[in-house]
Amino acid sequence: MPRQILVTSALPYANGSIHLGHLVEYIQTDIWARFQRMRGHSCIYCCADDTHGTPIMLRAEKEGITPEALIERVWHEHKRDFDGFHIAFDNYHSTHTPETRHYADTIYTRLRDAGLIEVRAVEQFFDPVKQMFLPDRFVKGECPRCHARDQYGDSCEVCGAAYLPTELIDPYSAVSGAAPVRKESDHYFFRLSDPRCVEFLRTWIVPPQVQAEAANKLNEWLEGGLADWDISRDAPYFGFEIPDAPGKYYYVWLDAPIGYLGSFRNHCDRHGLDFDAYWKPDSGAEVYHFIGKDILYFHALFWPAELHHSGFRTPTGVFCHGFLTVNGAKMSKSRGTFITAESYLRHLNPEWLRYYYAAKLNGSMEDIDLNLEDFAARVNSDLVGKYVNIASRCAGFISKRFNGRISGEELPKLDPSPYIAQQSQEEMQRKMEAARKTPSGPGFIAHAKGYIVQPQFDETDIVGWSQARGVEIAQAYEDRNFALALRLIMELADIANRYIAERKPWEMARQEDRDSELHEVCSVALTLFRNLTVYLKPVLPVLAEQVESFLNVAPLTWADVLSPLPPGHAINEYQHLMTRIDPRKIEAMVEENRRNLAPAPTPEPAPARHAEHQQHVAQTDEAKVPESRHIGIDDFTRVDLRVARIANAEHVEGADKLLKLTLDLGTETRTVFAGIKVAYDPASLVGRLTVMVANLAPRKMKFGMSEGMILAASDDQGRPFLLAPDSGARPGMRIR
RNA sequence: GGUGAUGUAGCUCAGACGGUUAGAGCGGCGGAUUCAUAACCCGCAGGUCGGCAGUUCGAUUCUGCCCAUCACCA
Repeated sequence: MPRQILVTSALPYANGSIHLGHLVEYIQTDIWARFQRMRGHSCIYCCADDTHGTPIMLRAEKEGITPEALIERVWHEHKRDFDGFHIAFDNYHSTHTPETRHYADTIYTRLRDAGLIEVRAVEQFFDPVKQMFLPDRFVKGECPRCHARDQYGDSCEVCGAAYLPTELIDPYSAVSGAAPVRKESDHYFFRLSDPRCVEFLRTWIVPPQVQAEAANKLNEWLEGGLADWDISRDAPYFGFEIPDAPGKYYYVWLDAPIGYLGSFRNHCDRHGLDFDAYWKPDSGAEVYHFIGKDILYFHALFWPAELHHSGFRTPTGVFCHGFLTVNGAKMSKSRGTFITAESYLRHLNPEWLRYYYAAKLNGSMEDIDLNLEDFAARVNSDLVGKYVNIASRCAGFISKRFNGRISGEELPKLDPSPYIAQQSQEEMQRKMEAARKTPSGPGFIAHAKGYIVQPQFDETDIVGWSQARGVEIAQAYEDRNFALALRLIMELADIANRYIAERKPWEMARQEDRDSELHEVCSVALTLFRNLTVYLKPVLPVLAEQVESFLNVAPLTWADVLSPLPPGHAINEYQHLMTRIDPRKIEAMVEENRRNLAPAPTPEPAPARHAEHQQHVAQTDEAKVPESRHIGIDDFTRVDLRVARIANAEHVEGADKLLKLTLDLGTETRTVFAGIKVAYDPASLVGRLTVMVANLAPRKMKFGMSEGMILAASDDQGRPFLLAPDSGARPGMRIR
């Protein structure tokens, strides 16, 4: 019976680019989802951009655009990157949507009615200039323990001390620089410490809902005592206002996981699916969240407790993975190993990375390392040297000698044992037993329930042997032990290559009377190649499509290995399926990332904690960056230059250099103070077109807020010469 | 600081519920081959399984301590 599965990956924050660290999770989830679909199950993969919170609000303000415009732009960037890596979401949505608001309100209201929401006064730092409460990460000051300067409000990066923002010495706002004042305000708390929550979680945080190693960690937190969770933030805040609490907004971390519901609901509405069938408490559907170990707390404590007490089912499983290191160290901008998805795609094939990550992922919470040398060696050897090579070395005979048709005879049974290297079948068996003993997730439970049918295969036949391995490979995929799956698959590729070497088809080709033998060998080898393609398809979907076209077969599913290619089946001309990685391309990519460092003249306030998901970059990196004569195109495109029409220009009372300009950008108008009074008469400027920096952070000047800057050349005396676009340009046009 | 995880050949990783000569792939070296975008096949070398101590007839596998790396501390 097909399973009904819903999977999610953590929501990337709409405040930064997707990089190779993020991709571990999306690739892992995508492989698992594709595997399930190939098995004939329904597996819906939903995700969304996480769009709320102070960092988004401030960044939009800094860029001079609305938060809505910012998250819209970032959504497209994220989607483009995911598409580039063949992440096959069924829905990629946003948390800033009516669906997410609906479920946030539903969950909040039900928790409130259950008596699990409590209002408490909280004293917090308040920025008197910006008129806003400051998140911990937006307060800086001197560490109370080691007295390091400019440390964040929650912990010291020098000595590692954790403290409250109010403990900082000489605190200042990272937003305005002003000294913050203490101010009290009502906050809404989810009462996680309520016995109902604690009792529920005690029974919930055990395998198979979470991995055994995660259960240890969670228990540690649980036994340490759970604190209530502050789920509200005061205006100004970009998010959803709490229905019965004007001026209070849901904390971004409340609506982030709810975004899973929102995205899925949106998918259901568009495809006529029944949302409740998946999310009602007694649902028979399976729900899995793939997450990084940094957000385990949210997904395995807050989230199930919220769901359970608001009338929803809880996840079938939370699958936690580790972080990515590159060449054994944290990703680093100065080493060029902070590699964005977009930059990777400019240089390298996404399936190479999918394969390498898969070869490292084993379903545990351990970190995985992207060793760039090993990456090239592994991909070149496994995929090009072993796997693709099988097709490459047989296809020529089939097309030249047999008119592109495989053998018309039924394939004979062939003893595989001569080709199974030293590794005896018993040893293989032992490995399988060991794999079975590893702490298995829900997939294993599903397996025990009989979802996975295990047909018996004839292992004394080489094709049957490849089918039999498919059972073990499927189990490995199910358990998210992709590393084991790929080891088994490559073992099979080795056997196919040894088989060809042993039978020596090239010798047969020289002898007149051995045509049928030659035909048989190539047909067997191509059948094995077809099976390998089935097994690799979750990891290499695009390559598999090329193979389907080469072999002239319908899209491959897992069940296809059960039947050989039909006798006499016609295949197409072989075209090389994958090229080797040229290490110079990797070097070029790293070099580009090294050079494209943002100069970061003004240190930006660090994003709030949740926004750091997967952004584990070596600290103190930027400071060491050598100045470069060149900037990358990325640096340039960060500057949003626009054509602007000077709608009005006037003198400023009391200013001896400034003119106050009103600039028309087509969709909006801006006020800009420009130091051009010495050269221009206001009246002569009105109606002119010029060029402005549209995303310059607004700056408070003596005479008012300046929301951008216009461009001008200047001579030795500082006399300005305003730039103007060619005739025909219209206000708002982007300059690049 | 507390807690947890990890530490196995040059590299990336398996594995051992304690027990004969500790494994693979890659890399290196030698050979064979030429069907294959030099891939593939055969063979060789390479590790006192992080360190110290304990339990045991016996530990790399269990226990304790130490060192290193990583993470978490709401």
